[in-house]
Amino acid sequence: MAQTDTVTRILNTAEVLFAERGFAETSLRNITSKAKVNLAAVNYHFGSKKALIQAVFARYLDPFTERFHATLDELEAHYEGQPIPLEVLLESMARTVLEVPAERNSLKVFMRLLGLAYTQAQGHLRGYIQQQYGSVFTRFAGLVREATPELPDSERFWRLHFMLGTVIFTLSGLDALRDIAEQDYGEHVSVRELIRRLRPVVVAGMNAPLPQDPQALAG
Amino acid sequence: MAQTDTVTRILNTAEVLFAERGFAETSLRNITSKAKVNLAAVNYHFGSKKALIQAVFARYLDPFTERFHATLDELEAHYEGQPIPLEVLLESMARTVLEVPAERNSLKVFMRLLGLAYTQAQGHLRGYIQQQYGSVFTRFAGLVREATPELPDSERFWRLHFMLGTVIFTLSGLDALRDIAEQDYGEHVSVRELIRRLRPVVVAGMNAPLPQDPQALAG
DNA sequence: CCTGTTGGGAAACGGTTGTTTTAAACGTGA
DNA sequence: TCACGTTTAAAACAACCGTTTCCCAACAGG
Repeated sequence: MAQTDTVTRILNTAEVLFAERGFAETSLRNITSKAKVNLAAVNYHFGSKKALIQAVFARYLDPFTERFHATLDELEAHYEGQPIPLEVLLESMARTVLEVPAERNSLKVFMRLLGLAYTQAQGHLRGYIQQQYGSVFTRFAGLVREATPELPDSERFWRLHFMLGTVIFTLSGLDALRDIAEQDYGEHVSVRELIRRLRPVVVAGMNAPLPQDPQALAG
Repeated sequence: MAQTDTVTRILNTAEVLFAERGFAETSLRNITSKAKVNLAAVNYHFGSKKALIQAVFARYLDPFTERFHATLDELEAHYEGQPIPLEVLLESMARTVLEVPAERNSLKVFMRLLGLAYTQAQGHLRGYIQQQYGSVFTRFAGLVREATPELPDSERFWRLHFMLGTVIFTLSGLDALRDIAEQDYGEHVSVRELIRRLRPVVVAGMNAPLPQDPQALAG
């Protein structure tokens, strides 16, 4: 009981502080004092601050990838080789993203961490995530390809990242946006409400007409 | 010649390093050594690191807001009170965004800084930008409102931020994405090429059908 | 020539960072 | 009981941080 308690208390505190302030702005002394564990415990259990950061991500991404693979297995079995509709794919991904963090913490923290991983320099993180969890994305992209045969490969690649940007950016900067929305419209939006709003926009973006004049502006 | 030289050399170096690594990860010693100026010069000319960061943003945003206001003036004069089409508004904004940084540095740096301003904690930055440059966005949002009278106010607010997220996220994480795209498809995309691809996606997202089932998932 | 201002150069300031070390406790299983 | 892994406490480490201070060079107007 002692071991897991200290380790998970470090992880629980670290992920919140990281999400709030970023990695560089959060010191190990911040974490350990708020978690009420010894300063040396971090280096004892994780080895370094860098490893702590990766452990925080692993605790979210490991269950996510596992569950998402299982979901895709079910979908592929159900559709028996026929292309899975785009809406079904996007819906499944959204559901999995919503399920996993709900078991422990808020979705907001997870999204904020994802946004930080993209934005914050922290070169090691991008490499770690891409190498560790790139396979799920590749598999998902392959299924999206079957669902949208009319899209050129490169166009689909970019649109997927456009939509990824929409979701991560919105949900990771959610607090700031929520403040503005609240003072402008007095309405308080929940994460699920936001996802409901996101869905038609994402689908429409993926199904948008191809860009015109391919060569006039190229270069 | 001596004063301006030191000041602009600090600004030029700082904006590049900030964009590459973020604010907290970039020390004044990094900046001054690479800019080949004295360490004390930053505090002498700008007062503090915080003020330096704001000065970096001001150098981009001041010309942008000025030019964008002028562009909107022209549009309003040309359309004589009639609503300006959404495509024209988006196109004008894109053109202004493209013009301003081209005079000095790459668009990539500008977008990366914008993304950082959103993401990075640095509480003072969001407040500074919103207070200093919020009026242009408000004016733009008002024109978009006239162009999309069928959208509820809150829906339009969120969709504008969705699209903002798409653009900022894509263009600020451009280097990482470009690497992946290059190794996957061997094609090297330019910023203008990306904007050409972004346009139909953004327009389709703004014109997406309204979300269904408004109350079933609310809360 | 003197004086006051301005900018640059170098060093030092106090403080915080991640990490390591030492030591002493604690609980658990052999 | 002994040994082991875990945890805490406290201290120190070297490195780096933003900021400040002191001093000199350049140059201005009197």
